[in-house]
Amino acid sequence: MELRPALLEYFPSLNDQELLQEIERVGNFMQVPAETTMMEIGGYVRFMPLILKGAMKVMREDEAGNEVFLYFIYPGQTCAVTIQCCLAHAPSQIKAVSEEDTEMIAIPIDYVNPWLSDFNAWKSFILETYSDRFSELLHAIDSVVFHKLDERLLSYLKERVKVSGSNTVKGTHQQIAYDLHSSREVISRLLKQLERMGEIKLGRNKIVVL
DNA sequence: ACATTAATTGTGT
DNA sequence: ACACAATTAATGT
Repeated sequence: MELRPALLEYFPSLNDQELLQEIERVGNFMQVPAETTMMEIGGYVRFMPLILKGAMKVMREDEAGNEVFLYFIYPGQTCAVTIQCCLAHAPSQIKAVSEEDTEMIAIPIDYVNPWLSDFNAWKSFILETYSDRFSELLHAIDSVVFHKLDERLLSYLKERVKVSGSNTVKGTHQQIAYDLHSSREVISRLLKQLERMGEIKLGRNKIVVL
């Protein structure tokens, strides 16, 4: 079939003749226009997508319907959450929408599991997908923590200003870092950001809160 | 006043 | 996180 060139281009790690044959045998080539919801929270996944073109946007949704962006899935990738759903036989906890016109090969989930033991290339591919997504999620957590620290720092400064009666906090970045259980570099950078925002004025051994 | 040094802060990787 | 540059305060001469 003419799927094979596209597969090899974007999924070089799946280069195993038998596996490719199987993918061509059971996979369905799909084209979806942009803004198509492929998966809803609570829904059961019927297939695992191998993205060939375009991109999928993966997000979470809270009870109020507010959407939080998690990450994109690009050509050459598949959805780690789908793997999770397949293996655990659980409903989806995320929502996925095509960001652009997207082409993919849909693998019915019944094949995902057996292939793990049948094809080493498939197993490596799944593990790699997991690993990649995991680091990406760690990064996301980092930025969230970072943002919270930013708010914590400002209220910390305001608190100290309140206590001191003046508008100036005395001390080094290192000491503040220690108080907030962070590192000096992070505090320095956050303070610099706050200065740019006009919240504070930086000096040596002192911070003026505005 | 100037040079030297230590401490603090800034920045790239 | 680490390494290093840049800046600033402190000290001695």
